[in-house]
Formats: sequence, structure tokens, C-alpha cells
Amino acid sequence: MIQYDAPTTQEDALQIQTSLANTVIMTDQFNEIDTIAGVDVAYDEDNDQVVGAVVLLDAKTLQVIESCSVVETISFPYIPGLFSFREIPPLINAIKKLSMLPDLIVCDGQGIAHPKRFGMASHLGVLLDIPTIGCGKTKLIGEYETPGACKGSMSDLMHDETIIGKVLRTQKDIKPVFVSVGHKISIETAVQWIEKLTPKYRLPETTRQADQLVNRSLKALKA
DNA sequence: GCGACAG
DNA sequence: ATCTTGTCGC
Repeated sequence: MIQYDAPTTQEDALQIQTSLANTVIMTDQFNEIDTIAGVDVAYDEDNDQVVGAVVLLDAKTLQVIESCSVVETISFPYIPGLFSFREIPPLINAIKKLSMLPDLIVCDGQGIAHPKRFGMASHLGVLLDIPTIGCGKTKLIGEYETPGACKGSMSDLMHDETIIGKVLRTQKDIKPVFVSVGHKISIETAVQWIEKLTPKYRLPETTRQADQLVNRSLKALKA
């Protein structure tokens, strides 16, 4: 498993983004997807603590197979565009605790739908060399037409005349999500997986499970 | 100078 | 992210 080298300054972080952004792969580079992981982080700003968690789901049944969480000290401030440097340390450590690595990881945030085409999902995917999808609740950058109201309707997320992701309506009349390539997957396949992961709710089952886990853990920590 | 701004 | 009550609906 890789060792994460945390940047000390914003300049370092920007440098790391620039050098790693070229290594992102936007085509399907995998065989069978049997397990899918969801990751999330929760903060206790008062005590400078962060809880990171990963939930491993069976790709077929969407049932939880295993889950791990970690508690550490917040190491980087929240800066739009440098968001990944804040969340990756706890996420890497939580994933390291799993008994097996996932075949695919769905992130709560953007993949290449980022100013430098290197959002959270891409960063995590490159570091772990695992396929990842970015599925954010709101956009970071880009322009788009509002997708139709039906479940499955989608539109292109554009930036610099390039399609950087899809705005996907996962449920009828519900606010859409922003899907983008993280690493080692095509946007078409990424959208297909997000659709499979949202049979009933707006957000992917992976994200929902991970979100619940970090919030339970944070609550227990503060209690 | 005025908005926008992943979680 | 987090701060927060009630409320509408299955």
C-alpha cells in the first residue's frame, strides 16, 4: 500500500495536483466489479478531530460487507480546489484497515470536474491505483442545462468546451447529482454505476452508508 | 470590484 | 462540513 505524503503548504499541494493530474485514466481499466466502497469524513472542529470511514458493499446486492473508521487530527484547512488534501489522509487510513481492497470507490465530491481536473475522487484513485467515481451533491465548476425531471435524465457538465462530467437526476423531481470520472473508469460506466447505486435515494448507497457511519462515529466520539 | 466556491 | 424544529408523507 502506498504512503501518503502530506503537503505542508498550499504551494506544495498545487504542485502535487499538477504533477499527478496527468496520471488520471479516463477509460475502463478493470475486469469484474464485485465490491464497491463508499467513503466519507465528518469533522469536530472544536477539537480539531476528523473521522474518516469506508464501507464496503457487495456490488450485486448493495449490502454492507465490511466497514472501518479512523479518528485523527485535522491536518489541512478546507479550501475549494484543495479539498482532497483535507479528506484523503483519514480516507487512506480507513481503507488500509479493510481486509480486502474494493474494486471501485465512489467518492462524495468531484473527480475530474475540477479546475485542474484533479478532484477528490481522482486524487484518491491515483494514490490507491483503484477505479474511482466522483459523485458530488453540488458543483465545483462548470456550466450545464437543467436535466429533465425524470429519473435517469442527465445533461453534460461543461468547462473549457470540454465535457467534464454529467448532471444526473437519480430520482424523479429530486435535485440532481454531479458525476465525474475519478480514475480508471469512463464517464459512461461511471454513470451506469451511480444509477445502479441509487435504486431508491438521491445519493449512492455507498455514500449514504459511509455518511451514516462517520456521523455515528463522530457522535460516539463527542459523547 | 463583484460573485462563485466539492465538504 | 456544521448549526437546528417542525412537518409532510408513506
